[in-house]
Amino acid sequence: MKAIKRKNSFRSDCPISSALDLFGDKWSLLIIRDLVYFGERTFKDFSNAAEKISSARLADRLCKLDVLGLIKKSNHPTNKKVFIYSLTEKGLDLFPVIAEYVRWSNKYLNEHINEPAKEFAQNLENNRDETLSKFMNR
Amino acid sequence: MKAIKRKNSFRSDCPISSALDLFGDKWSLLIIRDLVYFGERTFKDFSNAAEKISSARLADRLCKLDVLGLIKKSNHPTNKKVFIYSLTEKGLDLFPVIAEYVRWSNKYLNEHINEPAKEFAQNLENNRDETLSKFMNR
DNA sequence: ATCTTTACTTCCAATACGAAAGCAAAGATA
DNA sequence: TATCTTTGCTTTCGTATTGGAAGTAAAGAT
Repeated sequence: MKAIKRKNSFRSDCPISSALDLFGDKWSLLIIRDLVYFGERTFKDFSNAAEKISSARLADRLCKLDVLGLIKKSNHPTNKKVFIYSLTEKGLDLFPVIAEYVRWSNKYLNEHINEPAKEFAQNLENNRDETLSKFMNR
Repeated sequence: MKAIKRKNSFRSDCPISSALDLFGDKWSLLIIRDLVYFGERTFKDFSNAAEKISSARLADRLCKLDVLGLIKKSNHPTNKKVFIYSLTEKGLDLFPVIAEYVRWSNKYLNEHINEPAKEFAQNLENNRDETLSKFMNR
């Protein structure tokens, strides 16, 4: 329930380093990714993602992202032991960052990445604005 | 001269996690940032950046980025003890990723970031394509 | 009444990191 | 030519972060 303490000072007033100071770890953007793609996720859903985050790390990251206001936690409508995580606007607005990672990886890591991602990258290449808004307006 | 070993397997075939597996640490993108902005940098130049990377970490990251083909190392024209680092096309092509971090931070971390970055974010907002190509075509 | 599932927490060994000091080679200075 | 300084690292070491396995409490299912 509590994220382990982080030194909460920014390394500088650079927007890139500050963003990395907040969610520049190996997991945060993948949690955002799942939420962009699926809309809502439970703790277990995240645990089942291909990258196999440990439950300790997942709990910690969900807490941090919640504190940062990038995601929000709500109750399941019928099951009291399940919680639903979803994106805030602030979190959803990281989607363009994610999209650029996809574009880059599609270009330089092509043989390592899955088909759906390649299709998405192609759509991005063809019509960036439309592809982005398709995900961001829903 | 040698980067400490990294497990060189990707966590999954997701383009985002793969990109993060390669340069998803706290420093790599900041090195790329400096190179996008200044074109060329020496070890000492990087050391002098506001974020104060330690020399051990810097040496390690420069090596990794070189191995990944994101940057290249060359000799100084007259001074034999100085090396010049610059971006490859593959590295420069991370600029759109960086630009999206800037856009996001400008929107949500506004009070923490410096003026030049705000101006850049404004330009991006007004005319993304032109602003990007201004940096990428030179 | 008992078994299972969910969302965590706890613990610990391995890894990564930051800060400081050290170092060799090249260049500058006297 | 001898010494001082600069540059680009490497080494060391204490601390922080991470991954993996196991444990737990509460809720739900059987």
